[in-house]
Amino acid sequence: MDQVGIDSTAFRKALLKWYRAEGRRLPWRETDDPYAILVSEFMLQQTQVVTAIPYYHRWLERFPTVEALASASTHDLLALWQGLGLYRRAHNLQRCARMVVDKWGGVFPRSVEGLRELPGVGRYTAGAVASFAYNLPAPVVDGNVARVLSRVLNLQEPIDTPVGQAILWDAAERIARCKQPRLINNALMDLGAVLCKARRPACGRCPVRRVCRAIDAETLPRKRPQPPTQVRVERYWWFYDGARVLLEQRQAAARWGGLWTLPTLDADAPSGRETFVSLRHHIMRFLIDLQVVRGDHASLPQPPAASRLWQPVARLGEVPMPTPHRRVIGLALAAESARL
DNA sequence: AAGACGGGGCT
DNA sequence: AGCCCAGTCTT
Repeated sequence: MDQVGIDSTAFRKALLKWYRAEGRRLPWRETDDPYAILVSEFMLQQTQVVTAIPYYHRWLERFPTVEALASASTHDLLALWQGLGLYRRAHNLQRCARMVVDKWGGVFPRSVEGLRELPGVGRYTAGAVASFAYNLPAPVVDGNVARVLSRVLNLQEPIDTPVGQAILWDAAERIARCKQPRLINNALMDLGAVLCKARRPACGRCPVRRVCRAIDAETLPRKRPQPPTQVRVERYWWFYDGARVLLEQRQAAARWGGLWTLPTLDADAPSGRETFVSLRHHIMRFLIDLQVVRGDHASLPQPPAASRLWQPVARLGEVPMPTPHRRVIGLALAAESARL
């Protein structure tokens, strides 16, 4: 029994036995290439495994090496990330590639401290690359591991606080301090994903049930109360000349940075026009009411501003766009057809 | 400590 | 209709 409150040796032994028999086979576990691992970890930030898998394959086919990614265009980058969300990840991933190429001659740092220098690489991602690519004894605490450890420890402290996080990272560090950190970290995540799930955990089949201190597993982990969802209205222009749609590129630092959307309609300006089509979608804790107002394309300056583009409807697929805008454009085109 | 950043899967 | 998910960075 160590400071974690559990017997780490027994925990690891039972966990690994289970993992060897029932662990998941995932594409990024077939490699020890730090670049491929890094790609997978960026995609998996706040993103479910099943969602990331097709993106991972497409990405490595298009950008098989760190050099290929470093020299890619922003357009190609975003075209491949389109639909995954949290687009800053794509920009940061390329900044990582450029840093590795320019600063370290194409060779990834071999330590957690070095990996942490990369943009968009926090404690979790650095630990993931270090353990998965190099088998270094670095801890990882993601949503799965946090859930598993909070239950094993019967942790009553909320996990989304500095105190809760410190306890989890301490525990993960002790557990990962062993001969097989790569396997242990993968096994911890798989236990969370396969058995120790958020709802209806399969405690009866759990390999570490004799070590686990959870009294009521399903009530863990505890979290601080979340603020309620806020409704927010956003309005955009619909300019359509019968064959082309006017798009606007988002500022790099803004939401959807670098992607193309319908032109924004200044929320303060009372247009007095009625909504042509609308769509509701969630972004984090906001419910966005996306309203589209039909404008007169003949009144627009020619040519359009540099950040704007008349895109042929038949080639909308070539332009990286956030999913809600792609959807609402479909609605608007249908509405145009209905007007005839 | 809180806010910003997306989208899709699951119950 | 909520809640959750292989998080990170800025303020």
